[in-house]
Amino acid sequence: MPEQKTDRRSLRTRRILLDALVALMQEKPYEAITVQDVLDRADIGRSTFYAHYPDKEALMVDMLERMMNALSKMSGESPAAGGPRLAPLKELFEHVKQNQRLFSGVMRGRAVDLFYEKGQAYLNQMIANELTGRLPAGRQPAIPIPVLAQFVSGTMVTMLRWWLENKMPYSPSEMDTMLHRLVMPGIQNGLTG
Amino acid sequence: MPEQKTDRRSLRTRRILLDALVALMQEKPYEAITVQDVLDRADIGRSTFYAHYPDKEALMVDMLERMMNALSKMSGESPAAGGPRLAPLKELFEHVKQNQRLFSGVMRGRAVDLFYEKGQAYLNQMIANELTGRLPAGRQPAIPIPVLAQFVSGTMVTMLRWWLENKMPYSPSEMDTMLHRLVMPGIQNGLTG
Amino acid sequence: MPEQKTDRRSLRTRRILLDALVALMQEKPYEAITVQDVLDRADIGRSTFYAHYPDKEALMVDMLERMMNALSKMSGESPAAGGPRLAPLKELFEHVKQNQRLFSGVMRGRAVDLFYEKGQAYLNQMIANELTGRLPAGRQPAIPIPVLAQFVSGTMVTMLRWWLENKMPYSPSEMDTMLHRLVMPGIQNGLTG
Amino acid sequence: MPEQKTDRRSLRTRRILLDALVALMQEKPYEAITVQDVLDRADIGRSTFYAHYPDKEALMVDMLERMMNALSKMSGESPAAGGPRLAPLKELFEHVKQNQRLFSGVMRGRAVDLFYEKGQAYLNQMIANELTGRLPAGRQPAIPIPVLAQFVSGTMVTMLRWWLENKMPYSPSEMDTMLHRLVMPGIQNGLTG
DNA sequence: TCCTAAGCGAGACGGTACGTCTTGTCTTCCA
DNA sequence: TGGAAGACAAGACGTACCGTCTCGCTTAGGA
Repeated sequence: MPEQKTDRRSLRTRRILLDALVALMQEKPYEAITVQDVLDRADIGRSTFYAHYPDKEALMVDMLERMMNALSKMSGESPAAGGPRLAPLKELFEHVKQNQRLFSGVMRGRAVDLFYEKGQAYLNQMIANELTGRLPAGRQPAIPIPVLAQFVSGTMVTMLRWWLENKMPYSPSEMDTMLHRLVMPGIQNGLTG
Repeated sequence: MPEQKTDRRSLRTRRILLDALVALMQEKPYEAITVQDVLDRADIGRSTFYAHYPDKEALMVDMLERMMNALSKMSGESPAAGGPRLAPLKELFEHVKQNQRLFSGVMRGRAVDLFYEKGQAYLNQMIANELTGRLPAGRQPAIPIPVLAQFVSGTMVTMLRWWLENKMPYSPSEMDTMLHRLVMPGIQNGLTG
Repeated sequence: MPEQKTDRRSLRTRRILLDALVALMQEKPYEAITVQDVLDRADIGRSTFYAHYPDKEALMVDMLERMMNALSKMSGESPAAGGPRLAPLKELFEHVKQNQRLFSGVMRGRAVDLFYEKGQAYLNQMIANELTGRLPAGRQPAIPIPVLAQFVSGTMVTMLRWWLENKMPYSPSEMDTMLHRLVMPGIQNGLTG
Repeated sequence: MPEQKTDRRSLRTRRILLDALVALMQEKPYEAITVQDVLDRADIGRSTFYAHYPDKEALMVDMLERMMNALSKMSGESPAAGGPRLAPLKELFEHVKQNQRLFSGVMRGRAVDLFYEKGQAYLNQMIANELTGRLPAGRQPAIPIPVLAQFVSGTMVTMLRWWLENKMPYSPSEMDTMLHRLVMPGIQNGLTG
C-alpha cells in the first residue's frame, strides 16, 4: 500500500487548506478571498494547492460537502423520523447560530450558488426519503415527491438565509415552530391530496 | 431644464448597455461576461460604460430592478387581489418560460445573489402588503408578517429555480396549482393562528 | 470685414490658452499637463480648444515660436553684430534666470524635443547669418557654415540646460564669458581654417 | 546561492524585453511604442513585464544604460587617452551609422530626454576624468572642469543629433576632424587659461 | 547506508479582466 | 453662428488574480 503515505500527507494538506478557507470565510465574503489569501493563511505553496484542488471553487465545494456530512450526521441522530417534526430544525438553527460568521459567508455571494448546486441536492434526497416513508403504502401523493422535497428544502434554506441576514430576530426554537406550522399543512396537503 | 439633453442621451446609452447585457445573459453565465463583451456588443466605449455604471454589477442590478418593475406591473394588472390566489403565478411562470435563457442566467451564479439582495426585498414588500390586506382588521397574525412574506417569496423563488433547472417538467398552470396548494394552508395557519 | 471679429476673438482665445499653458508649465512638466488642465485653467470649452489647435503639441509649438520671436527681438536690439561677442549671452542668461520655472519646463521632457525641432532651426538660421557676415568676402570657411551654426546653437542650448539643471551655479555674466571663451576659438578655426 | 535560479531566469526575460524594445525602436518612435507592442514582440505576459520594470520608461532607461556601457567599453579600448584626440569620435560616428535606425529613435522624443538624464551624466563623468588627466599637475583650470565636460559632451551629442537628422551629410571621419577642430581650441583655452 | 520518488515551498511566467485616464470627435444648446 | 458643455469611442495604462510551470529541498521507505 504505497499510497497510504501519500494519502496521509495529502489529507493533512487538505485539512490545512480547508481550515484556512473556513477561517477566511469568517473574515470576508467568498468572492473577496483569493487563492493567495488561502495560501498565505495555510502557509502552503501555490503549486501544492493546485495539486489538491483544480481551483478555489473545488476547495469550497469540498468544504460544503464536509459541512453537509456533519449536518446530516447531526440530524441522523435525532429521533425525528416519523414524528410530527419533519426535521430537527431547532438543532439546526442553534448550530448555525453558533457559527454565524461562517454560515453568513456560506449563504452569500457565489458561495450560495455552490451550496444550491451541491448541498441542496443532498438535502432534497434526504427529505424525499423521509416523505416517502410518511406516504401511506401504495398511495400516490397529490403532489410529486420531488416537488414536495424542493418545497421543504427550499423553505428551510430561504428562511435560514432570511434569519441570518436579519440578525436572528427569533430564537431557534421559535423558528422551528414557525417553520413547521408553515410547512406541515402544505405537506399534508401534498401527500394525501 | 438643462439636464434633459444629458438625460436623453444617457438614457439611450443605458438602454443599449442593458440590451447588450440581456442578450449576453442568454449566451453565457453572468460570471463569464466581461465588461469588454458588453462594450463590443453594445458598440460603446469603455470609458462611456464607466461613466454610467461603476461596475458590471451595477449594470446587472439596474437590469434586475427594471425586470422587477416590469414584473410588478404585470402582476399589478392581474385581478388577484383578495382572491384565493396570492399571486398570478401562472402568468409569472409563463413569462419566465418565454424567457427561459435569460431567467436561467439570472438564477445562477453571482447573479442570483444580486437578485436576492435587490429583488427579493422588493417581492417581500409586495407580498407583505397583500398579506396585511388579508388579515382580519384588528387581529394580530400568529406568525409575524415579515416571516410569512419571506416564506412566500422564498418559496416562489426557490421553486422557480428548481423548475428552470429541471427543464420545466410541469406546465405553468400545474406549477401555479401546486404552489398554491403548498403555500396557502401555511399562510392561513400563520395569519389566523 | 466679417472675419475681423472672428480673428480678434480667436486671438483672445489663443492668448488665454497660451497663458494657461505658460502658467501650468511653471507648476508641472509638460508631459504631466493634460488638455483638460489647460481647459480648466483657461476656462475654455474642449471643442473650442480643438478649434484653435490640432493638439496639445501645437499649442506648445505656438508658445515656443512666440518665445523665440521675443528672444530674437531682444537679441536683435543688442549691438553684438560684428563685435567679438557672437550673441548677447549675458542678456539671454539673465532673462532665463528671471523665468527659471518656465524655462526649466521648456528644457525638459518632450518639450525640449519640440524646442529642438522648432526653436533650434530658428537659432541656427540666425547664427548662420551672423557667421556668414563675419566670413571674409569670397572665402570659403574651413568648416561648412551649417556645421558651425549647429555647433554654436547646440552649445548654447546644452549649456543653458546644464546651467538650469545645476541651479545656476555661475552668474549670467560668467556664463557669457566662459561660453565665448569655449566657442570663439573653434569658430575662428572653422571660419578661417 | 538560492538567488541564482531566479536571477538566471530574470536575466533571460529582461534580455528578451530589451531586444524587443530595440527592435521596435527601429520601426517607430519611442512614444508610439506601447507596452503591449513590447509584450507581443517579446512574447511575454503583461504581469511579467511589470514584475521586471515599473514602466515602459524603466525599460528604456535600462536599455540606454546598457548602450552607454557598451559604448564606454568601445571607447575604453581605443588608445585615445592623452593623445590629441579627446575621444574616438570616428569610431563612435561609425557605430552610430551602422545602427542609424536605433540611434535615430533614441535621439528623438521622450527618449532623448531619458538619454539626457541618464546617459549624459555618465558621459560627463568620463570626460571630466580625461580632462583632469590632461591638466598639468597642480594647476587650476581657467574654466571649471564640470563646465568643460558639459561643453564637450553637449557638443558631441548635439552634433550627433544634427548629423543623424540631416541624413549624415559627412563621413564619420570628417565629423571627427571637424568636431575636434571646433572643440579642442576651446578646451585648451579652458584648461590652461 | 544510500537511493529514489513523492510531497512540498517558492515564485516566475503567460494570460486576461479590471477600472482609470487621456485624447480627439461629435452633437446639442445657448447667447 | 460661434463658443461652452460635455457625451462619446478608442485604446493605453498599471494592477490584480489565475492556473501552469520549473526548480530545489525534504523526507521516507526500499535496496
